[in-house]
Amino acid sequence: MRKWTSEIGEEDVGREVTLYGWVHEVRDLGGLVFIVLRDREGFIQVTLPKKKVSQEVFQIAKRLKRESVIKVVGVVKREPKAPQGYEVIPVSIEVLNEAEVPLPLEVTEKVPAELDTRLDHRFLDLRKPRIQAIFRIRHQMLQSVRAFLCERGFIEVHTPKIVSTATEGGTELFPISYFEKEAFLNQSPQLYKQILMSAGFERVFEIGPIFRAEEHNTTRHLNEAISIDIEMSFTDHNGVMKVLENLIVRVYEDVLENCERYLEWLNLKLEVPSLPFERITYDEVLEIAKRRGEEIPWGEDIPTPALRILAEEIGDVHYFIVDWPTECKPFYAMPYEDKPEVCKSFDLMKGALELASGTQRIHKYNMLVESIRSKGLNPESFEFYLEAFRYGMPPHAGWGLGAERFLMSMLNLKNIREAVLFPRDRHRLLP
RNA sequence: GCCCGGGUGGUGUAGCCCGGCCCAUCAUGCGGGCCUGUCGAGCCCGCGACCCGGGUUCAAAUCCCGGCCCGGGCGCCA
Repeated sequence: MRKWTSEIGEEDVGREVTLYGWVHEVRDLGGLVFIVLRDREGFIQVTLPKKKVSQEVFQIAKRLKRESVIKVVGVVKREPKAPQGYEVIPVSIEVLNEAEVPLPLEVTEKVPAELDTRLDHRFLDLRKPRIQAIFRIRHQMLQSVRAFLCERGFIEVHTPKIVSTATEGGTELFPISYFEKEAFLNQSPQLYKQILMSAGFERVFEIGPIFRAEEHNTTRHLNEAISIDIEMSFTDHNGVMKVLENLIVRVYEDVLENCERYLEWLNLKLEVPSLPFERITYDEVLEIAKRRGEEIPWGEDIPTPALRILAEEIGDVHYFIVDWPTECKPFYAMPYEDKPEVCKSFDLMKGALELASGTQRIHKYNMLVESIRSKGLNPESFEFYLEAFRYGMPPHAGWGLGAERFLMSMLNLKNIREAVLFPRDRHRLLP
């Protein structure tokens, strides 16, 4: 019966097991050959003392090429000298598929490879346990997000990724041809999840791709990313901020509990952030920046250098920047009644990295039309969206959290591309 | 998009500033050999590279121009 390397234990001693995997390394000492077999769960040492295995198997072992796929049937032996405490003495070794040489990069990581080289040969790069761990934790992150939101009555939905026109304005869209019409890849589920509030779902979430045609070239931007979005009726920005901070904590807790091995592969110590996250107002951010010699005119977005200063002051922790100027947030952001130049909005930060942003939304039709106009956009092109506001739209709020940014910040990845299997950036369309 | 830095064997690098001593360094890898407890195995022998095009010069990996590609920073954003 097939076992994963991680499953080999005391109960297997003296028994025959079947292992499938890749030849990670071969160490040939002449009369003694060690094969390090790797599968998705880890490693096991396959040991061939010349006099204790058949000559046929011994010769196969000596000729193995790294990264070939093999099937090993053998007897488990308790062995303190073996790295895992157990080793397998093979009865047979079958080469299921021989790998070519030389390899485009080293899975053993004896020699580092540049990110670009790694991404060109991503399938090989992903064989490294350290890299594999990122995606095992990503899986846990998404599982936790789903569980957390479902427990709170959120309904998972999918909104269209092919859209007819301008969503929020601002960012560049990828144009595509949709039969005889012009269409675009959606930059965000924003408008649709709001329509679903009018549809009466009250709480929805979506985990799906977003597309941005920005020609940015940084370590924290992608042209295709996964966005974790929620929208919630009968609440305000404070309500959804609470959901967000609790969600973040939940993911950290679950990863800590269920991904111990992968955190080890990454050599990472994770600390669950404490609640509640600090709330800092936009005005306070400007003051801190000013004190450090970085003057930002009120009403402008906070530039990256100022965010770095902020991170130095506050630390590499989670915090919210709240109460942004209405002018630097999208048209759907709800202004404060008594101070309309400021809106009920927030960004969730970790250090200098923006993880999420959200707002209470404008739910009144006339106010929304006016807001769209004030941003220089044409309400007519939003008719499909605006109609939902005329026949009973509840007050609502929501946010969007970048899945890759979240993962990147949690695992301390230096480049967001590390958090994606096959990243799409300004220049990369393959693989 | 703007600014800066860079492209040397399969991989990662040294050399470039100050042209010749470079038919190019080191490691890993690959091929071969020795070796019964390796675990970054060790030892011996061998293999393999200056991004492309043009220019300067007696002489270019090295200097200049153009192109392509890559990295970082910024803007913008999640």
